[in-house]
Amino acid sequence: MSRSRTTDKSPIPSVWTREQRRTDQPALSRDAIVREAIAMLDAEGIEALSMRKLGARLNAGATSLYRHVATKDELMELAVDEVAAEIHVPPAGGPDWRAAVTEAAGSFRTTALRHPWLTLVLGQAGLAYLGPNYMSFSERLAALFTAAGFPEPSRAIDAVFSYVIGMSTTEAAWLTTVARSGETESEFVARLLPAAQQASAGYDHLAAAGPETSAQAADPAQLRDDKFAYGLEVVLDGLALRLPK
Amino acid sequence: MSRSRTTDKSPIPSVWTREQRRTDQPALSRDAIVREAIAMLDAEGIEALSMRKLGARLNAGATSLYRHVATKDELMELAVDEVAAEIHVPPAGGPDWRAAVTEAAGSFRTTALRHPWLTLVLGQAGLAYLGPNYMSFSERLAALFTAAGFPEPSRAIDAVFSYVIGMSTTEAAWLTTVARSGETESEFVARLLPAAQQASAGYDHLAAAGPETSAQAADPAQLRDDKFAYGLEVVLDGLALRLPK
DNA sequence: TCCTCTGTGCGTACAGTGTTCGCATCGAGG
DNA sequence: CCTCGATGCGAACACTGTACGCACAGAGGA
Repeated sequence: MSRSRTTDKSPIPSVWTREQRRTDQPALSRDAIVREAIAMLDAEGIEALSMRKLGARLNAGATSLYRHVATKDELMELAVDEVAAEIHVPPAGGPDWRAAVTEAAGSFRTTALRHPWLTLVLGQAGLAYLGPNYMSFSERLAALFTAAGFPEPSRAIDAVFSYVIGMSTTEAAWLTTVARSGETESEFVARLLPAAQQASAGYDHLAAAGPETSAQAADPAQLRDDKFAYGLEVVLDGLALRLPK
Repeated sequence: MSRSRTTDKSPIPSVWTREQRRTDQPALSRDAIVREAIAMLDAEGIEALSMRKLGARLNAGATSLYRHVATKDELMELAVDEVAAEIHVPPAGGPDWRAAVTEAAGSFRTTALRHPWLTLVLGQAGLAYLGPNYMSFSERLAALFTAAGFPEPSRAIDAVFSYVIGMSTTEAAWLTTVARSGETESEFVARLLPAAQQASAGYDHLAAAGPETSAQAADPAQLRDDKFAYGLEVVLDGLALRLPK
């Protein structure tokens, strides 16, 4: 479709027949590239993103992107930091630190589930290089936990957010699997139920402990919300014991 | 090296000059393939594993592997399950459930750090398909938590192991970065320290809360052990509150 | 008006990937 | 001895990320 402009096979190359540079179309820029990459990642998953496809969506050649981004890995880091801006952390010093931390944890989770590739990249890059948005996220967390009175705020943060990251990673992977099936979560669960029960047939405690009853399978998203909230309360209870009083 | 046998350029192809099938060498089998894949993953990291390289290490062509393994993804699932057998879970019903859970959690962590690609694959596949070793790991956990007296063992397990997975993922990513640098962890930390301090310059609480002091950088592995143990105690304290008494 | 310089787009090419297909060969069973 | 199913594998396909060098646009100076 419509190669951009110059090297066209038009019979008489002329300044007049030549298309203008499309200044109305958002120019190829680092920001535009990152934005479009995020859109692609959200819509089609992490393994569907290739430099060629991304270039095509921006009406550009694949290699043009390298003028604005050193490498695909760097692009992924930029995408992660862009998305980190969506995480909301309440201001420090409020009256209820538990509510504030719950809000921050929940915001991280919903962001991670909105962009299921996030946790994958985090697990790969390991926060080696920190973008400004991620830094300020960490800073606001540190402020929050310090104001709450924790003597070792970084340890408390690590405890809470290791839990949050672990749960979000598992949930994101699950949602990705569901999305690939093309069904809704409820449909997928319903179809999976017999197989799951059969798989845990020989395992007494698994079968007894598992929440795989068709009654509870009605609203899987609610179930996940509850599970997340439960574990978070556990961690916060444990932390509260360490708050000097 | 030494292509296996038949289509050789030896002058006179003959049954006698032809190499015997190396029956002493472990034949190409599903188990041998999985074992060698794990060795490669451990030694060179997840992105260094390709079917061609793996075939070469087994003195086989790349496509031969597909006789024993449907796809590379399936091979990764097999590798994950193989490694899951290394996780130790104490028998249920012991006198000290906290010690038992601590043991299981620590065993998961050391396994994840011994095979830093584990958490990556877990985050990708999302435990969609469960191998026998992973199943029996889950079963033993369920037995442990049920015997400990938790009314909702699966929720307790999720709480603890979300934390364990989250922390292990972060640590594994960090260790991978360190390994790529070719330095020891201490050297890497020492070299990174000024950059880290400069990065958190404008962030008051981060700078105050960060453990980036050269004194503590002496033994980073010990620091990580402590951090993991601290968070685990937090979670277990929170869980203990929920134990009917 | 021309001439240079810098920044940008991109066609081509390279080395590598996972996987399919069909052929060659093997060991075992009738 | 002959057949048959299982196994190994070379060639090929459709991709991938990225290096390189050319073509061109616009800006600034002469």
